[in-house]
Amino acid sequence: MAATPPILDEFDHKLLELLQRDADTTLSVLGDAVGLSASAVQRRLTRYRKSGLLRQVAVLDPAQLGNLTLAAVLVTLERESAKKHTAFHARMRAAPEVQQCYVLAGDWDYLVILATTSIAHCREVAERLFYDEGNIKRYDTRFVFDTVKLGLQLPTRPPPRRRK
Amino acid sequence: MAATPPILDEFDHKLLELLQRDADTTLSVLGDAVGLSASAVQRRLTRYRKSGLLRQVAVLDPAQLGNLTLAAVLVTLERESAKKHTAFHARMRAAPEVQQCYVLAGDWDYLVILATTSIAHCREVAERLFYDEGNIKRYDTRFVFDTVKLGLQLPTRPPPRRRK
DNA sequence: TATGAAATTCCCTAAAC
DNA sequence: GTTTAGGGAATTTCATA
Repeated sequence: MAATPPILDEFDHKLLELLQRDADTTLSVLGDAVGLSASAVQRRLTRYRKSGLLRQVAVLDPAQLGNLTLAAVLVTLERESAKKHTAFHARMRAAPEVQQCYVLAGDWDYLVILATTSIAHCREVAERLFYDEGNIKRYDTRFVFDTVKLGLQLPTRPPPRRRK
Repeated sequence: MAATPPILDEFDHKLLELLQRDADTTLSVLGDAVGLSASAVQRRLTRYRKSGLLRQVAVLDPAQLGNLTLAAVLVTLERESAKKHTAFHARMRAAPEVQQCYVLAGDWDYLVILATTSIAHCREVAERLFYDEGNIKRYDTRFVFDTVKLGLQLPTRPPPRRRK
């Protein structure tokens, strides 16, 4: 069961926006920014973390890592039971080379972002994940030449109305 | 100019792997995990941060946010000068709805991940980013039904050899 | 129930070695 | 690289609206 959808107030929206940009900000700085005491901010962060809404991760700069091969892979499964999809999901989540995996609308079932250390490594992983398993109908690998922007920032509320 | 590529030792690889999974780990816990004192770990983290290799961000769970519309957009520009691409890059980096933007090999120039609050919002953003500008040849929007896996974990070294 | 301020604990940071 | 010492931040307690 999914946790009950949290109701976010104005403080939450602002805090989550700031944290998504820099998770190192101190509680007192966050408090000053949103107009709350450090204690109040701390309690909210604890709540986010306990509910699983928020986690903190380190993001590396791909440009500073040698031997990095990124690829976007489009995947379509054979028409099968939902069981097969569940197994596919588990496989994606378990593979360390799978950065992201999305269920898509349209003629491709999945978009998978792979992070590997070489083209050979990428091929090996793709064959293991998308070929050896019998229920994949087709997959298409698009190599990434360059990363223009990298983040996971999500909007927590509708954008402000813009004048026409 | 890019910074000179850092040479990473075994400690660095382990630390970066741990931090990409949980950036909240304390210095002493990290030290215990890799066999180093907390101070030594602290100096390394400072080095990563100063070089721009590492930054810390909060990641939100998309499943817990109402009104979230994710989309993968494939984009191809008109055959134009590199200038146009530079302008496109700047536009992608400046737009808060653009989560990620990759330069692709193949028949599509770019893959753009959009995070918006509704289909209407997504359409508005896509038209602003990919339609109003004259140098876009075509773009194809694939809506995301579900997020199976979400992260930005990168490998910092080749994988261990696996037995056949 | 959530707040802000004070007290405590713990961690980060910068020394010295 | 380690150990040490000091300041600062995170966390808890408590009184309050």
